[in-house]
Amino acid sequence: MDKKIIQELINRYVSVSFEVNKKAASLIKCQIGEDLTIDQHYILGYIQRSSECTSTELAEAFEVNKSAITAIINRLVERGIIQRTRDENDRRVVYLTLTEKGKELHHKTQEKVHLLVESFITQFDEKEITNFINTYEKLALILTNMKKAEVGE
Amino acid sequence: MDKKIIQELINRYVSVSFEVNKKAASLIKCQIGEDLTIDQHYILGYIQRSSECTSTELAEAFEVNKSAITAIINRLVERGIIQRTRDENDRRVVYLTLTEKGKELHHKTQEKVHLLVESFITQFDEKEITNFINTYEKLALILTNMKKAEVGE
DNA sequence: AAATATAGTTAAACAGGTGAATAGTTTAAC
DNA sequence: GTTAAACTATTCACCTGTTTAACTATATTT
Repeated sequence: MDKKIIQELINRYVSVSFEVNKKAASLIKCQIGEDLTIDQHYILGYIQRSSECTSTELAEAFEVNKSAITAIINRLVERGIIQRTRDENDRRVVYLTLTEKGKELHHKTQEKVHLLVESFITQFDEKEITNFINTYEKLALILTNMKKAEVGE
Repeated sequence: MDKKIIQELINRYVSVSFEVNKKAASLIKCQIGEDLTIDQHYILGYIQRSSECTSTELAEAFEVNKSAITAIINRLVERGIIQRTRDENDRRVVYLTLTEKGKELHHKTQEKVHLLVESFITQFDEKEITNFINTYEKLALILTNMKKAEVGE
């Protein structure tokens, strides 16, 4: 690729990804801000999808230290949204699950986020948005490999 | 578009955007974390590109309250990275500029971010990444309009 | 049995965020 | 020309999320 073209693509990528992130976060917050923060929403989603979720697993998935997870979980436990259960075989590990209240709350916020994403995805034609998401997923893969390479060094 | 296809696209979009954001933020932090936070880096970039930058302008661009900007600016002023200058005609407004030290620091972090983005962008063929960024920019436009519509309501 | 590793928590410190109150400075209205 | 309204920026109290280091408790290795 031509150097100039690459430089231009980099600049465009940096500014557009910044802009989309800010705008999307702001719109999501408008929708669910009274119930959950964005991070809390994603944490609940992860716990619900995972069968036996632990702090360590969350810390790896969200790429933060375990103590950051502890803090988030504490707030959600205090609000009666998730619960901790010790593993009887290995008493070090603690499984995290959503309470009934937590499930209802997450279902509600999930739906709002879904509708929001739907409202902009449907403004593209199918081919374009499918190509976009395909490339986006390739990018995710590339970043994962870069991350691994960095840790492996 | 078929409803099922839409649902699938939404799910893929939500998870891939989450993943890319986390991974990218984590990689950028590895590169510049000792000098600046990611937000600080973006703030400096914005100030440098803008001719007469004010708190209000930053607050709008970053979609946060002005008091959040004041806090960030205070930390950067304390470190001698940016400086405040009052407008002589309208003494309410304060212009923000980078000090020499700030310019050097931002140049350094800017370069690192650039190299990082280059290292993954060049793994795509030109046509694919150009299409991707084009659609990404359309998305930014759509989100901006949604934001406006929401505020206008 | 002792050393090592693992899972999770705690505490102090910091960055970033909100919302309400405030200070100071225009601008508009009367 | 004074008063009221609007605007720019800041401060304060409080919240969320993050890191690092120290610590508790339990398993595993040697």
